[in-house]
Amino acid sequence: MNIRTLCLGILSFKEASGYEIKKMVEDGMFSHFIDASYGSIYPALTQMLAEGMVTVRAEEQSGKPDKKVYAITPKGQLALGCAIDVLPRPDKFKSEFLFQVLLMDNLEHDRLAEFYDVRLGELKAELARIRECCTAASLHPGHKFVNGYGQAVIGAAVTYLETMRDEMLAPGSGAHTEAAE
Amino acid sequence: MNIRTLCLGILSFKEASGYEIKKMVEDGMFSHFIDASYGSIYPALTQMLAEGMVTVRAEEQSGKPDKKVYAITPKGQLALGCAIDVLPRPDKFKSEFLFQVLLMDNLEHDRLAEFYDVRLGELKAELARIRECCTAASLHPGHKFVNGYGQAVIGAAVTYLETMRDEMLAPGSGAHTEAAE
DNA sequence: GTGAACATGTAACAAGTTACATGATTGA
DNA sequence: TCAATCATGTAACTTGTTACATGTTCAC
Repeated sequence: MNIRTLCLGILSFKEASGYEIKKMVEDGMFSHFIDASYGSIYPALTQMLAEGMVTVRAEEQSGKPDKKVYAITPKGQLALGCAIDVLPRPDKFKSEFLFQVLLMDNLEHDRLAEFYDVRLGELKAELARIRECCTAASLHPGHKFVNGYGQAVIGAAVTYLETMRDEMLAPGSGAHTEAAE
Repeated sequence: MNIRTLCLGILSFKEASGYEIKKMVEDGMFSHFIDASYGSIYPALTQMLAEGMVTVRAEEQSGKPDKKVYAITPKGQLALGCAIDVLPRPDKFKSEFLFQVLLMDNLEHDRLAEFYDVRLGELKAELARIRECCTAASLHPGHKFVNGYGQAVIGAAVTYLETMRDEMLAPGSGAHTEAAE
């Protein structure tokens, strides 16, 4: 799925500016399974405007620069429908953290502990954020499902990291501790 | 983390050919959190050979073309150590499936059901595969941890999809069923 | 005899990110 | 006054993927 489809999907819920789309992807409902930068959103919007997939409306704001609010058109709805109607590619998960844990023999114990706790903190923060989203996330079944999915999966990760913490970070479990034996 | 580091990391466990590295990334211990294609592995290996990070040994094979078995050098170990010693970037998860569920109003019920069950099947298969890995996965704490992480997270996803299946796929829960009311 | 698995490699291409450019307002 | 937030946009750059090129053996 490309950025164009992502923008159309978001606009199908609610008209928004490029800036707002980025914000939604960054800290909203979409944050835990989608990514997009300004450098991809703005060109996509401009392009789709030329193709009649979306319309713009300049919204004046005191002080701040004008906001360009985009809305999806029937043509855009159609394109969205087509893009959505194909079997999704398998989910993709990438983790440098897990790679580093795998290679823990090459890492000092304290360093591993640091990375471990940073990661655990990130996961907890992410869990807290999507839990908040949920409160606001209305009754829409799609929203509820996606939110619940995030909570289930990230919750499982947090639980796992917490239960394994002692075992993994106990002195004597990794390399660089040969002296202890 | 780039492909070079990935190759070094794998070679730090065991010497291997480019083809074998790909296989490990594809169906081994690494499969659920890393990706790499031949088009990135082979050039990385060639490059690192020129830089003295790895060595090669041509292994003759009856029939099949010679296998080029790479092994990590002390210089490569050092480079790996440095690459590993930086705070990992946050994990990244991408899901077209969740995006489609979010947009379920734009999708026919049967289509959603199809995607749902395909995804559930993929997750179950993945879970089964990493469970098998575990059996062989020795006692190395890093391996055990990563394998357990995968099982915890994917297991949670499977459980979630299974418990939500009826609710999500029941007729009358989505769009395109307005006629039923 | 046809396709899959083994095995290596390259070049064109896709897609999106980073960094830059600009500029006002607001809060610390 | 310095950083952050709001706001849009472009161009160079990274990174890796896809598709192609080549060739053998084994199983169905």
